[in-house]
Parts: sequence; structure tokens; C-alpha cells
Amino acid sequence: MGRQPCCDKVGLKRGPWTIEEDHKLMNFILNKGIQCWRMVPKLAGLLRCGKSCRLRWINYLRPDLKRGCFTEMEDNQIIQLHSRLGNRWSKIASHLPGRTDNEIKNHWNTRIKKRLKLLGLDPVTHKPIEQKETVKDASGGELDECTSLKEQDESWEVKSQDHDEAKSDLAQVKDQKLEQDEMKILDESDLLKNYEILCGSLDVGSWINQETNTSSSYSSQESNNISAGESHSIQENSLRQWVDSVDSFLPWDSFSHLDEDLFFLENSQWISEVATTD
DNA sequence: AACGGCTCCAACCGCATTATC
DNA sequence: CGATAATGCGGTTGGAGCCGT
Repeated sequence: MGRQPCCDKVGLKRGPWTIEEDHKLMNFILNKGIQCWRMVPKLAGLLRCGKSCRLRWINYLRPDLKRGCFTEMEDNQIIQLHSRLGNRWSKIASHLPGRTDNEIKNHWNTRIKKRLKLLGLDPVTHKPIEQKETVKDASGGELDECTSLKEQDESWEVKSQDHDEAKSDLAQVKDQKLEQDEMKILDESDLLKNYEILCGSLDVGSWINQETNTSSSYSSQESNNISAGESHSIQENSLRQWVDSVDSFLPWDSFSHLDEDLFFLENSQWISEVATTD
């Protein structure tokens, strides 16, 4: 006897989510929290399965998501992590604040993989592709793809020489710590940090401050001083107001201009991570 | 302008893992 | 401790949009 499907698919909606559905789901989660994904669609009045709701929340609606292009630093991080962890996208994502496993997976499959091939590296093993395959690539069907990518990846290629040298060192340095679960805790606080910056840049921090009477409601330092329940409650209230305040049709891409700020933040984070390992 | 091929990414599917009874 | 339910995860797909012809 096989497993039962996760949900009764009869009468359930599939495909892209509408803004109305997004609002329903977001409002429900911010009001009630997530107790049981299976019950979420029923209680939120959505004709979706719980799995779909979970995915939508995790990959798109979560307020702490960083959207927009991946920075080169992030690319490098992904490559490093992938060389160590393989296709364990969720593990990789846990080291990249604001990025989802799905997003990283897509990014890997659509961009990084090609770039590694272009650089003569096997995306699976991260080792140089054998000469035979390289020749084939150079003369075969993938030549066009490489050629078309060549221009846009030139800088990447040049930098990769330095990157390759640094790669082994960094890989060694990060070897042990990647396996440590404490990293998750650090990353979670980074998520909150990023979100705080996000709010600050959007000037929505002011109303958060008004609400919580603190300018660091989302900092890890502050959250250490309050119970998990209180923290959760404060976050929910603030997030709820944030969502309410954002225009329904405001595209999330509007946040992309913040990438630069977050890039610097992550640079320093990455460097400090490596430094603390030493 | 129309068409076809390609890219990218949101969403789905099914298996694995974890939690609960 | 086994059975079942719930959740998590990674592979895959569908389709919208882009681009070249």
C-alpha cells in the first residue's frame, strides 16, 4: 500500500499564484503563524495544497528574502559550498542569508554550471574536465553556447584564476565549520540583520521602531534579550504592518537596488567567517 | 510583425526524513 | 517499535519572456 497523497488534489488550484492568493496566505501566516501546513490552505481560504502554500511562502512571500541578481561573492560562496556539500541545496541556502534552496538550485543550473563548464571545470566534481571532453566541447555542439557566453563571462574568467588559487585554501579553511550546525544560528541572525537593513533602506524602520520602541528589534543582540515567543510576536506584528503598508502591486524586484548594500554586508560577513576560522 | 529557439524561474512531483501516535 | 502523517528536499517541468532571424 503506497503513501497517501499529501493532499486531496480534487478541486485544488495549481499553477502561478495570484496576488489575492498571496495576500490571503501572507495575512494568514502573519496572523496565525504556521502550525500545520496541511491546515493552512483550509483556514486561509485557499484552494491550494499545504505543500504548495509552504513552497510559496518559503520561496516567495517570506519577508526576509533577498531578491535580485546573485553577486559574484554569492556565486563564489555557492561554488565553494557546492564543492563541499554537493547538490544539498537547502544546506547551501542555509549559508546564504535571504536566498532559498530553489533559487540557488535554479541559479546553479542556469548560470554557474555553464560558467564552470566554460572554465573547463566539471560542475559535479569541480575538477578540470578531461582533455577529451574539453576538445569535444571546443569543437562540438556546446561551442556556440560557450562562445555566446564568452563575452559576458570574460571578467569572471579572469577573476577565476585568482579564485582557483584561493579556492583550495578557502575550501580547507571552511572544511570543518560547514558541518557545524551552529552556523545556522549565525545565519539566522544574519537574516534578521539583512531584514533590518532592508527596512532601514525603505524607511519602514521608523514605524517598526514606533511599534517596538527599539531600533534593534530584529538584531540578534536584542533578540537574545527577549524570549522566543516575544520575539516571534514582535516580528509578526511588525511584519504584518510592513505587509499592510506595502502597496499590493509593488513588485518585489523593487528591492533589488538594495543588493549592493547587502553585498557589502555579506562580503564582510564572509571575510569574518573565514577569519574566525583561523 | 511573426515565428521559432532559448533561457530562466516558479511551481510541481515524488521520494526521504522526521514527528507523532 | 512500527505505522502513519507531516514536512523537507532535490529533480524536473511548464510556460512566460527574451532574442535572433
